[in-house]
Amino acid sequence: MTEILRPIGSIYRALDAIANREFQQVKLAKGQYLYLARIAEHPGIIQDHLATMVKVDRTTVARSVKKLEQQGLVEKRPDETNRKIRRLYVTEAGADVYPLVQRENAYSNGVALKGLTVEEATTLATLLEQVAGNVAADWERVKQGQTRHY
Amino acid sequence: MTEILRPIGSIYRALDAIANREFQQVKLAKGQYLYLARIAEHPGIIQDHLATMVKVDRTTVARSVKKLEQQGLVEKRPDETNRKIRRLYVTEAGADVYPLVQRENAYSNGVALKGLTVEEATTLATLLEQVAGNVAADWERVKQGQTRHY
DNA sequence: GCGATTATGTTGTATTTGCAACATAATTAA
DNA sequence: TTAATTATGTTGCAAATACAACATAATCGC
Repeated sequence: MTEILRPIGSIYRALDAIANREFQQVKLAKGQYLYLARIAEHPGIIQDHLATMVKVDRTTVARSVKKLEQQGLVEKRPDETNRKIRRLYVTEAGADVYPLVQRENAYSNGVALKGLTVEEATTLATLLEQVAGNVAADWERVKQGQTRHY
Repeated sequence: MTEILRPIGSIYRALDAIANREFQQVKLAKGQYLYLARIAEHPGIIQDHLATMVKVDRTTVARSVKKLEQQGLVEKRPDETNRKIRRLYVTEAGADVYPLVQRENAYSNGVALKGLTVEEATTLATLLEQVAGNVAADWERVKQGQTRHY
C-alpha cells in the first residue's frame, strides 16, 4: 500500500518547529499559535470543540488557552443560557497577533507548495481534506477509550 | 493560495496520538516508535542523522534513544574509525517490537487512505514527497539559527 | 420529573520536549 | 601542521503534553 504517513510527519514536525520558534518573538509558547488562530476564526468557540477541531488533548488545550487568557490575548465569556461553557474570543491584543500567525503560516504554505502547479496543489488539498476526514473519526473513537483490533 | 497545512496538522496529530497510545502496551513512550522504526530500517545510523531524518530536535532524539537503549531495544556501538559517533542498531528485543510498529502504521495508513483510488493515493504520495523535500531545507536552515524574513 | 449518561471544565502528576550551553572529536582552511 | 570551524554528543532547565481522576452542568431516556 502507498505510504503517506511519513512525509506527512516530516512536513508537520518541520513546519511546526519553525512556527513555534518564530512565534517566540511575540511571546507565544509552543502550540499557542494553533489555538489563537482558530479562536480568531471561530469567535465564541468553546474549549472542547477547539480540541476536537485541532486534534489535541482536551487538557492540553485547556492549559494553553488559559495561558493565552493570562497573556491577555484571549478572553473567556460566559454563555447566555448555558452556565457551564465559556466562550472564547480574541482580545484586541490577540487580534493584533493573529495576522502574524497568518503571515507565517502562509509563508510556510508557500514553501511547502514550491514547484507544484496550481492544479497539483488543488488536488493535494482535496485529497488531504479527504484523509483528514477519514482520520478524524478514528481519533475521536480512540480518545473516548476504544481500542483498535488489528 | 491553496491551504494544505491544516489538514496535514490534523492528520498528523490525530494519528500520532493514536500511535503513542497504542504503543504504551509495549512500553514505548511518546515518540519512541518513530526512532525505533528508523533505526530498524537504517542499521548503523547515528543520532544526528536520525534527528535530521525525522525532523525532531537533536536533544529530544538523544534522550529518547537513550531510553530505548536502557529499555534494551536499541544498542549503541562504537564506529571502527570514528571515535566520536555511536552507531545505532535494534537489539533482538527491538526487532520483536518493530513489526508491531509496522502493523500499527500500516493500519493507520489504511484508515487514512480509505475511499481513495489507487491512483489518487499514488498521486497524493508523490505530491507529499515533493512537499517534504521543499520543507526539509527550510527546517535545516532554521535549526541552524537562520531567521526568516517575510 | 428524575435518574443515568454525556459534555465540559479543571487539577495532579509524570513525562517528553526543546532551547542554551557546553564538551570534544573530526574536518577544513590557512 | 596548526588554527578555525563544523559535527556529534550530552546535560540543565523550564515548559508543554497527556493520562487519570475528579467536579458539575446539561441532556437523554424512561
